[in-house]
Amino acid sequence: MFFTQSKPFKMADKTFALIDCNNFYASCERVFQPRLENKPIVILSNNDGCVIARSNEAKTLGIPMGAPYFKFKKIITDNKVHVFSSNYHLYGDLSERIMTSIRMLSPSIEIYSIDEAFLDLSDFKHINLFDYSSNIRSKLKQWVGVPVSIGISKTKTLAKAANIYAKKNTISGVFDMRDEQSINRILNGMQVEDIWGISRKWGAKLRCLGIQSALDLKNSNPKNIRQNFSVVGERIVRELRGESCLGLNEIKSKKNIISSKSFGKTVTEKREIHEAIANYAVRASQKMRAQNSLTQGIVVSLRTSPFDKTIQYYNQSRLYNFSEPTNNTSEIIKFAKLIIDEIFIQGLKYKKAEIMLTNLVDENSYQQNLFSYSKNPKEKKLLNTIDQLNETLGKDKIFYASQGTKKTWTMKSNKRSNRYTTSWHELKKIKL
DNA sequence: TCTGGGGTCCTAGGACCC
DNA sequence: TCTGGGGTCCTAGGACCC
Repeated sequence: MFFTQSKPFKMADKTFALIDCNNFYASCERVFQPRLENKPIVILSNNDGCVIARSNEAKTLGIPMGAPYFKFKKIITDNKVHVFSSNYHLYGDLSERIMTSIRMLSPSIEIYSIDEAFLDLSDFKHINLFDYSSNIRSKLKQWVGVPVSIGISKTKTLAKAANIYAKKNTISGVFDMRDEQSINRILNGMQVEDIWGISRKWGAKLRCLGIQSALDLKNSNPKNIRQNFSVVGERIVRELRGESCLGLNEIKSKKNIISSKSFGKTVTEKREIHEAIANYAVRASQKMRAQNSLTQGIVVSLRTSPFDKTIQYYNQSRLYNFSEPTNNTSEIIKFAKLIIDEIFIQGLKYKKAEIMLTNLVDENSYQQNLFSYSKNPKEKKLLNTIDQLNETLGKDKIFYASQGTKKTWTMKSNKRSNRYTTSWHELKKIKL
């Protein structure tokens, strides 16, 4: 729609801001443990496998993103780095508080990820956007306790770049990059891989074409870029030139929902994998019902460890399409287990299983097929009741028999902090 | 010993139709 | 009997993101 030949009228200039939490997971830990201010912190992935978030102090020590924990254990202990297992209950809850707060302060917001939100400020050009953003920033710090940076510019891609600059090079934490001069100056000092949408791989390819900096990319010919990098690449160039190609997506419901976890140990028994996939199916189904969707199909996959060179790598998945979209957990579990029966090979050491609910549709407006039958109304009531009980009484208070009770395959999480804001038993205690 | 989980979008190619 | 060309839809796989 943005690439039509003729343009009957010029599109109005847009203005976007990107709010990005600084070292989000590390900052969440600090909210409840202020003594960790200015101390190095790392947060580990599920199973305490690798480093997925670092405080600035930890970055300075040279601990890279995604580094396997065991390989950096020495640097971590030598420098007294504080180590945490992922605590998604805490991060998710603080994220919700941040997004709710932003919504109170600004009308058009797109929640882009757990720690980022875009604002459309096109109608706010008459006010001082630096002051406007600085106010949002200080309110978020005061209300939730998490520091953020804010970048402002003419397109989402430029706002991203402005945000990176704000984070690294300003004390205010806010940077307004709307005039052509500052756009060129900042892009000139930026590596092409630091642009949103340009990976390492694409960066290397661009460098072969003589494009090194973000400014080089801005000044390149969009049509040539399209030949090597498809419409996605062309769109990036146009966005860098200030032509807004990506709008704000205010309401987003997920089109796919995945539950996928590595096991805490290698698993060889089919019974254990059935149990695990049933648990993942329950989790994914809950998420699906929470956004009022039905799923049209499931993809289940099972794999061994890709890192174990002593065994043959095995990775299989199968799609099953339901005859009628469903949100019924027991039906989903049933077919997930049947797929496992198909792809399970006796004798292999499995490391990970996954279920994806795919092609989700809205439960109130989906295409019924010719032979649709009306669903038993009791079924919906039962599912809602289970969801509500588990939400108020705690996770898995009511569970399906196939989820099992031993959960020998479950993941490791030895260094998790308390779920301060979502569990009554883990509230912060204060000595008076 | 130990290497995350959850998403979106685009393209190529096959199946199928007229 | 001969067999073209144009089109849509679907899926798998590959790219990217946080």
